[in-house]
Amino acid sequence: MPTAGEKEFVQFLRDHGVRVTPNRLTVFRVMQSSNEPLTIPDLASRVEGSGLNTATLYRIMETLTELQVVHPVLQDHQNVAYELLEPFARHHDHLVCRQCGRTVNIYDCRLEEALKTISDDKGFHIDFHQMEVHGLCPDCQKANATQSP
Amino acid sequence: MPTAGEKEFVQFLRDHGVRVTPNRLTVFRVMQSSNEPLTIPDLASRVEGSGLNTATLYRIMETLTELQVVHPVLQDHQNVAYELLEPFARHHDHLVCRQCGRTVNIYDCRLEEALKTISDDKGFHIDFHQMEVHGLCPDCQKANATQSP
DNA sequence: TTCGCTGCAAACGGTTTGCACCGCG
DNA sequence: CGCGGTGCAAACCGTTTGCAGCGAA
Repeated sequence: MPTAGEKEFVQFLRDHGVRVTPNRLTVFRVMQSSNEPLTIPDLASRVEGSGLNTATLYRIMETLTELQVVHPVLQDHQNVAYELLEPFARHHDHLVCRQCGRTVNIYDCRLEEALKTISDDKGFHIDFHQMEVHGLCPDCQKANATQSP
Repeated sequence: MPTAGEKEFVQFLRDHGVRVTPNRLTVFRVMQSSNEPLTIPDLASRVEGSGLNTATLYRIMETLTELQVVHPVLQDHQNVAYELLEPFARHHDHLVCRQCGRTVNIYDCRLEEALKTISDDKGFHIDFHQMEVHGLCPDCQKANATQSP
């Protein structure tokens, strides 16, 4: 199933009684064109020239979070970054490397299956989940092996 | 397996060339006595009277994060809170009920197993993971079934 | 025409930093 | 003793807020 696009976003805003403005469309486009979470400074640098004010950016992200169009995630152990949620982006989990700090997305249904098995046993009804795996990525493992054998 | 205590913490610090100080022990005790993540203000209020300065608290949490004794998690979509990691606390995931709002800890090794399989495929070395499942707990499901059959 | 949205700039407060003193190893 | 750790207070800067003008519906 493809993810919802700008057209659906516009409709979504209208359905929720939120006005469709150029600024909100700009932010949505930037979010959708990125395949990694973006911080406020990230967003600010990518909308330069559009005249979008920082204060407005904060307000837009707050609105989109309340509407559950995006959700905040912790980046580099200290910065908050935003990521699109379903149906505007495909669900995935994160692998965060403790050394290079990069985040790799995992699209793996086996995790969902395991989760479903467990939740069935416990009688939980799952809406959605969010997972972050911390560790060492293949590249950094190689780098370490070369430097200190 | 029981979790490591203060004795192991002291040894851990020594092994990593980090000095054992009263402040660090105080923070560790507070963290271990809490069964939920604590923010800096949370910690500050719980160490009042010990003379522990806020700036020092920030520095201690930074150190403990680097040592992976604790890790930061996002709370209420905006505040950073800290949680003890293994072996100083038993690993668990969270189920947050959308109705009653309660958080239930999940201790289930099958999830770990699934995760290990996936990470092996990707060549990722896992340190730890953190998961938050949102859904409906058994109690609320029953309550709903009774109220609106 | 209305009222939500935005730009601007000042205010705010959580976090960081410099420095001298303390005390663990 | 040496140097890492700490308290203190000022500086910093990301974030919030008040307000007037704009523009989506």
